[in-house]
Amino acid sequence: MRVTREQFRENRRRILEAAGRLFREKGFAAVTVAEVMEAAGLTHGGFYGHFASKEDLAAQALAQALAPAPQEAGAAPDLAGFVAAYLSAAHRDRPGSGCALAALGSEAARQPAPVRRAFTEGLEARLARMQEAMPGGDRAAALSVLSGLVGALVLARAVDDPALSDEILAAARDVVGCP
Amino acid sequence: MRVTREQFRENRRRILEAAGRLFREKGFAAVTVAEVMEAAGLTHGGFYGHFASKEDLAAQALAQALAPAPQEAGAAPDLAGFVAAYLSAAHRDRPGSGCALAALGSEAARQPAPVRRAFTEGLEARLARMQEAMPGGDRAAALSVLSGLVGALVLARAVDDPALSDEILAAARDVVGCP
DNA sequence: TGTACATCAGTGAACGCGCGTTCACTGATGTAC
DNA sequence: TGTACATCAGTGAACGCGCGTTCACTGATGTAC
Repeated sequence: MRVTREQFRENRRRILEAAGRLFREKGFAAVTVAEVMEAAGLTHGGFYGHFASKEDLAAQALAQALAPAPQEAGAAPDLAGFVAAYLSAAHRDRPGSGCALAALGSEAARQPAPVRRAFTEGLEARLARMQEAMPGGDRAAALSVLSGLVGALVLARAVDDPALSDEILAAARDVVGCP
Repeated sequence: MRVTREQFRENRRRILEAAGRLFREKGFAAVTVAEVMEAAGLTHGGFYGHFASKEDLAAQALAQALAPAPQEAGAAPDLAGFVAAYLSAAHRDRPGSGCALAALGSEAARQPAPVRRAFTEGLEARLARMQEAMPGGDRAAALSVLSGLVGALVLARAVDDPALSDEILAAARDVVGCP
């Protein structure tokens, strides 16, 4: 059942979108190719017409997940607002649409080269935007704030005590203005 | 080939030790039961005489990996020294013997209940020790410092650019005295 | 514009493979006397 | 202390199962005329 070229591109987009969400929700290892294809409304056999391997999909899905959303591409970065949103309970509770650095951070270190490349490029893009928002364009300050955000979100998600989880987010929120 | 009761306990200890190292190096999903048993000098079939399941092993190995080392149990916590060691290249490059919060953080959020429980208890123990070392015993400050440490280590490990990795560690080092 | 045919995106069954787990067996340990 | 036997930690083959990947096939699309 051949489809139009436009539909082909649309299917590819849907696969990447589903993969980006699933990888962030469940991690690279726990997501299967069949699961991604089903979430995209297709059957698993067609996967290799779009991507060379699961690893290839992971790299491309991560790159897309880390790319700045179109609506924020030109917007002036607002550090305080960004931090508040990043450390919100809503972000913590919806990893599938949230920051991939936090969702996949400790797993990314063990992935094959293309995946780590996408992670690094995504981090650099995010860093550049935060740097613009820092007083004096302080890159080191932007890096340490980013580390604090990612660490707080990782820990807030891992912990099984809701009160402690909220406390982690609140503590990071209070401190971020400091450096 | 039955072994002495003491040897049995020793074997169990070795399994937990190997598992703690391997899980931190490769993540929960990528480590196999057979691999752990081989690293402990045993064959895989005997595993279930020691643990109920791989999940059970993960929870117990994580608990042990996060428990404070005996030699630091009573020592006075030295915040600056701790931070320097935590953010060192040596710690980054040897996850197997390093902090399990950073090595397994984003994966821990998706693990079954006993694993998350062990993670939470380990974090609380680490937090309590850091709180003692904070001026005024400030718990929120200890939490945000811990978040910053974990986030920096996670990102420094995930990134594929050595210079950027060093930069992440350095930036976090410079900032930690602040709050 | 219509028609005939080549192309190829998607389907679903199948293939290897490795994993967690089970189990019959072995033989040294621990114990009852 | 010595002996006979029950116990049980460890072994290694085997079992299901699910995964990534392949492949023959289908039928709608795109194109040459």
